[in-house]
Amino acid sequence: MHLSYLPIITKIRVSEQGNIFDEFQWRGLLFDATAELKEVLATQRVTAYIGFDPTASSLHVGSLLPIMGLARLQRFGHTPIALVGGGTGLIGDPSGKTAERQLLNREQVEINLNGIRSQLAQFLDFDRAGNPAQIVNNLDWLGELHLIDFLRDVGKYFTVNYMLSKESVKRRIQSDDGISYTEFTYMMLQAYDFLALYRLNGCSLQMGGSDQWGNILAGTDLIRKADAAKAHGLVFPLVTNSAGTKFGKTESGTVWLDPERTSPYRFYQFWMNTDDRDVIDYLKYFTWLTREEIAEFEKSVAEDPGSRAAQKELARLVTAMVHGEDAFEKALVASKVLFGGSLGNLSVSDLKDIFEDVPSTSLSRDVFEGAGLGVLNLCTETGITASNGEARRLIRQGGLFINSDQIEDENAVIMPSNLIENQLLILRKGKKNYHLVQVNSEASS
RNA sequence: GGACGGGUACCGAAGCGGCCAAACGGGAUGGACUGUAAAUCCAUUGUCUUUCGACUUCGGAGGUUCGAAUCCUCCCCCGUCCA
Repeated sequence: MHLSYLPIITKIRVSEQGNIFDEFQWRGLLFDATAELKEVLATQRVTAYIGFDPTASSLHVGSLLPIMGLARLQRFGHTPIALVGGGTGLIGDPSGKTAERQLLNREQVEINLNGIRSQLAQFLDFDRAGNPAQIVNNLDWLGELHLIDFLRDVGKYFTVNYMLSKESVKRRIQSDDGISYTEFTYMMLQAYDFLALYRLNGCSLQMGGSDQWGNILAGTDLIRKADAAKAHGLVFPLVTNSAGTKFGKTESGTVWLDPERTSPYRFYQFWMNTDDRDVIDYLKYFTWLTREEIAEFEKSVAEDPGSRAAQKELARLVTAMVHGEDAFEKALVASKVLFGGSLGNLSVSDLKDIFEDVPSTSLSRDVFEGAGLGVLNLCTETGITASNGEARRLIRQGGLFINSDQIEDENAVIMPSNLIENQLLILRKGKKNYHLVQVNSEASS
């Protein structure tokens, strides 16, 4: 997808010194780990994997933490494997879910898989001498697994008692919706993945989000029982924010890594809006900044929070890492213009450029001819509000701006003469939500 | 298959013949204050029109009634226990 941007990621620091375990620890990435892991990581080069389920065609910012985990591991000389769950994705992981999930069909999983695979590829180095990264698909082994073999070779190592004691299962059993046999089995499949990778690649460490702890231990247990070998697990904390809402969600939904789904501008804005209380943690989690550099920002947040230096740096680094330096520059310029004051003396081409990533709608010029287009219609037409009633409310409360003029009359009409150079309208809802309307001479929306 | 409990707006959850477009909480949106932050406060939160009003909603389909989210019948779905 953005393979051309790879250099940005790698040029920052090519190789790291020291122990990845300590690195994880100071960054606050170590939520839990199996007992001997610290020792093992200090003395051996290991192969480790993280699984990514193809529940959507793109990863989102929440996945960034584990992805960076793999990348960090690689820089410390260990071998990362990103596993995409072509097989497990067909089943559905009950971990962290309070209700049974809708099964995805095979075509969708396939589509999702391809999207995710290319995103993962951005972050890993497949040519690194000594410890090149790999991406594998568990459908390769799960797809061929026969039920009888599975029950004999894998199922025999799991007591139902053991499975019932797992948090993910326990919670669902206590809930009103229960858990299907299908999802109940998920844990065994993931455990089998670990075993398969252990056998195929000598992979002895699985990492993941803290909700994966139970599944990961199921894997290390299976490896111990089936192959009498020692495997390890490490889980990252759940990324939280101090406002108590779910990390990675904004008013406009999930923040995806796919620029088609979440524009670089919005992506940049997401990080820019990080709470003061979270920003230092996020710098540790999501950037390659060193301990010393982060300490500087910590000081800055304490002494001069208004400048938001830490947020700016976080947004800059993460946006550039995911979308590339150019996309970051554009997002920055757009943000400066939008939050900097007047749009006054910018040309249409400037505006179009700035607004490239801002949500936009195309309307035909015809709708403005004659009596003009009512602002209420304009709002619903562009999707800035869901209904005329909502548009009315917005105007009444003084939250609608067109071309930086506040609209006070809900019956106001937009005439062709209101268009900027005959082709643009800039809508703003509240303080932060911009929407561009491009007016075409012929094509209707 | 049997017994019981349950399915209400974005979510949770009241309502159990009219005073119900449906309490309350959360979330969300707008505003004030700020730093594009947090906290706090105010407003809004079915659709259309906004002044009255009209229309569509309480798992689905019918029915009783002047009138139903509330009563009846059948059906679908979920849970718990029993087989």
